Order: sequence, then C-alpha cells, then structure tokens
Amino acid sequence: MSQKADKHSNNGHHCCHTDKRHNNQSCITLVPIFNHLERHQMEEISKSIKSLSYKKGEIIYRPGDESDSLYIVKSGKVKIYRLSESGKEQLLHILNPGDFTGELALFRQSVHESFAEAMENTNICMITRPDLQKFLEKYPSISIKMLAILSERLDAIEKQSTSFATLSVEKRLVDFLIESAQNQDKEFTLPMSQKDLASYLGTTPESISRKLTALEDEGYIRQLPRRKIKIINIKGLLEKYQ
Amino acid sequence: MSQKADKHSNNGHHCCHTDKRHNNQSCITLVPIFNHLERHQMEEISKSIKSLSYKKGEIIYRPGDESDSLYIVKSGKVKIYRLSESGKEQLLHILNPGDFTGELALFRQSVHESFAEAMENTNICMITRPDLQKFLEKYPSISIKMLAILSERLDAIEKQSTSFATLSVEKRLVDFLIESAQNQDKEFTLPMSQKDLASYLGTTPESISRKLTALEDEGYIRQLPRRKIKIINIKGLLEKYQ
DNA sequence: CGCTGTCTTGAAGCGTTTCAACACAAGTGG
DNA sequence: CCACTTGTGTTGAAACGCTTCAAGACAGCG
Repeated sequence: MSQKADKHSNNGHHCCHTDKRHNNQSCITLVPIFNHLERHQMEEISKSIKSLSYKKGEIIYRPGDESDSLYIVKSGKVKIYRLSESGKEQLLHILNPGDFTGELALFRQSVHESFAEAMENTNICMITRPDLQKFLEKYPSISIKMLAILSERLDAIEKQSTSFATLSVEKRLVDFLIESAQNQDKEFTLPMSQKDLASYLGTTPESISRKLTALEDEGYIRQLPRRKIKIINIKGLLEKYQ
Repeated sequence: MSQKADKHSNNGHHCCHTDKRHNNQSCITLVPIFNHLERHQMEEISKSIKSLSYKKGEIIYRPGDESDSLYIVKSGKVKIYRLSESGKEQLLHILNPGDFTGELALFRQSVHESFAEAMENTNICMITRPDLQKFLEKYPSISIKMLAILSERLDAIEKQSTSFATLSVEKRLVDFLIESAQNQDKEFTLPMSQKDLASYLGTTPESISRKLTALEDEGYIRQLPRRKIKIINIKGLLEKYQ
C-alpha cells in the first residue's frame, strides 16, 4: 500500500509534455467518433485537438481532477481504475488506440471519479468540452457515433456487473480466458499482469494464480512463459460451466 | 425456480394492449431527452410515439427479443434484470417515469440482453429506431441529452460494479440505505422487496435480512412495517465504514 | 548482477451462501 | 369475511469459497 499511496496521492502535476509536432490529422482518422466525416471536417476538428504524451506509469488524471476534456488514445494503452472506499483498487477497463474516456465530465460534472494511468508510453488526443460541444452541434453524426459507443460500453459493463454479482471467481476467470482466446487465437498473451487481472475480475492475485494452476492441472489450459496461455480444451471449459 | 422458469421462458407474446387514446403529448413533456424542445417539435415527435400499457408482472421484453425501439416509462415502474449463465438473477436498475431503456439496440444490434418487467401497472411510450434516428439527426440536442444521460448511467454502473468487486455485502447494503435516505428523508420506504434488493446488491435475501436485523440490533436503524426503514444513527453508519 | 515487483503455495480464518423449517403478510376465491 | 394459497421475510446450522498473511521462488529491468 505504501508505494501505491504515493502514486495515488496528488503530488504535483501531470508530468507529460505537449507535443504539437505530431500530425493531428493522422490521429483523428483513427478515432471512430470522427473517422466517418469528410476530410475537410476532420481537418477543422484537428485544429481543436491537442496532443499529449505520457510515459509508462504516469497518471493522466485522478479522482478530483477537474475534467473538461475528452481524451482519445492515439497509441499505447491506458488503464482506468477506481479506488473503493475501502482502498481496494478496481480496474474498470483498458483503453487501446481509438478508445476514449472522459465523456462523463463533458455533460454532467467537472471532476473525474477514476484514475487514468498510462500502461506504456502513450499518446493522447485531447479536445476540450466547449470545442467538442460545438462540433456535436455542428455535426450530429458525431453524437450518434458516441451514443453507439456509449451504449455498447454500457452493455459491456452491465454484463461485467452481473458477473461480479452472480458468478464465482473461477467462472469469471474462465469467461475472461475464453473471451480473450476468441479475439486472438487459442494461444494468447494475457493483456495485463495477474495483479491487474485480479483487480479487473474483482479478486486477489493469489486467487488468480491458484485458479490458473488448477485449470492447468485439470488439463484445460497450459501456462507458457511471458504471460502466454494456451487453451487446450475449450469445449471442456464451456461444458464445465454449461 | 419452477414458476420463474415459466416466466422467463418465452411463451406467447407480450400481453399488453395498445392504447392510442392516451395523450402522447403529455407523455413527451415528461421525458428528459425531449422536454427541452419547442412545443411544435414535441408535437411532431409525438406523432411517432406509440403508447403501450402493461400489467404488474408482465414482461415488456426478454433476452433474444428483437429490439428496434426505445422504451420510455410514462407511469409505473419497470425493473431491468439479467439472468447470469448460472441462472441467478441480477437486478440492474429500476426505471421510474421519465427513464428510458432499449438504447443499445438502437445503435448496435437487434436483440435485447436483459429482461424488462413491469413492477406495477405501467404505461410505456415507444419510438422506433428509424423514427428516433430521424429525430436525432434533425434535432442534435436530443443526442446531446441522451449522451448526458448515458454518461451518467455509465458512471453509476461503474460505481456499482466497483462496489460489487471490492466491498462486503454489509457495506453495499449500508451504502444503499444511506443513498436512499438522502433522496428521501431519514425515514423511507425500501423501493423494492428484500428479494429484489438482494438481487440488486448481488447477494441473497437471507443475507439482507440478517444484515438488516444486525444493523437494527446495533442501533443504527429501525425496521418499521410496510418496508419502511428509519435511520437512527447515520453518523455512526458513516463512521463505521469511514 | 542485484534489486524490485510479480507469481506461487500453504495454512488459517472469515464472510457469505445454502438448505431447511417456520412465521408472517398479501392476495384470491369460496 | 375467513380460509387458503402463495410469496416474502426470519433464523439456525453447516459448508464452502475466497481472502489474508506469510514466506519463498522467479522474472524483469536498471
């Protein structure tokens, strides 16, 4: 907890450097909420976008920070997590290039409620609340795109919430493995440390470790070096839990 | 489980009756996503709205149902819940007049993933996907209103998800009581049965009952007839869990 | 290479669930 | 209006799954 406490307490400001030299247009074409627009519209929006970069481990924002911008991940990886009142950390989701965060504060309030931390060196595009609102009014299709994405995210987190509320740790882990395996191949790399995975699945690193070795002993998976996991018997896994 | 199974299995169709006699305009003025519009715009939208009514216990939609409409609650109460793979039910939220549901299917897909059930006699306004999309494009402010609401909902469920993942049943219950008490007075009525509350908080009715009597024994609350609860010592509750 | 953080494993303890039985309240039909 | 039925809430005892703490192995990074 000690070094965590240091990280989570707000000492000093974001230690990122603005980076105006980046080509903003190349950023915007990556972004689902903008990339359907005409070229000249994208160029117009690009002018309002600021580009920032963060080193691994840097905090992009923390609870209580004033929030007046939408953040879009251009490259790298960002984890969004909350600290519960009891001090336990829960990983909510991981942003990959093209994903955005900060939408809440654009409409309702002006402080963040979670942490955003760069998991590796990361480039972020930022657009301020007034600018974005201007574009939302000017180009309704952006709102509609955002609505679609938020709806989907809502659906995903409702699912996650249900699984926390009703499923055992083992089942949640198996679900996660199966989902990860489908996106990639039957052999895949865990997208995060077991510590983070534990936080994501609402459990402890010890439990994750135990369950993984149990699944290996039962012949369902094999753990390989460098966080690689190979699923040997998907059918068995699916059957084991209906 | 037996009578539940009957309810959840799809036997026959929605047994609601359309009710064109209702004044749609009075409905639309209740709805946050529309009520900022000009009168003539609301009247225009009203023409695309269909009004339905459901009796207590009727299912409005169930997983797998094709979804191509936004549902807005005009009067009554609707509970949205999911069934986990293990068959356990989890209550996601309760819709009160003015709240809406079904947004996901408007953008992404065409089947529902959860149940919507009328908790009492309920009137619903429906607007179909093509109609709503037409209005979203015509009146961008509707999208922006919806974005605001979805952002808020996203925030709320992220919070809920975190609390499932990190807090004890007791703490979740206390949080719920404190929140309920603030909206209303220190004396308030549980907005649902203990069974539903258990499902909402991701636990069992037995645990809820035990925790409530424990809190009563410790002098924090008093349980009164008809699901009324009086909080005697909020300060103590808040201190007990920081 | 050595340090630091991650992963593993064991043993003990705890909170919650489960099952079962009963009390109670609400709603229904005779 | 009472008896009956059905669903909701209560309580106890046992069992279970998970966390916690502690200690050691291992891997990655400066």
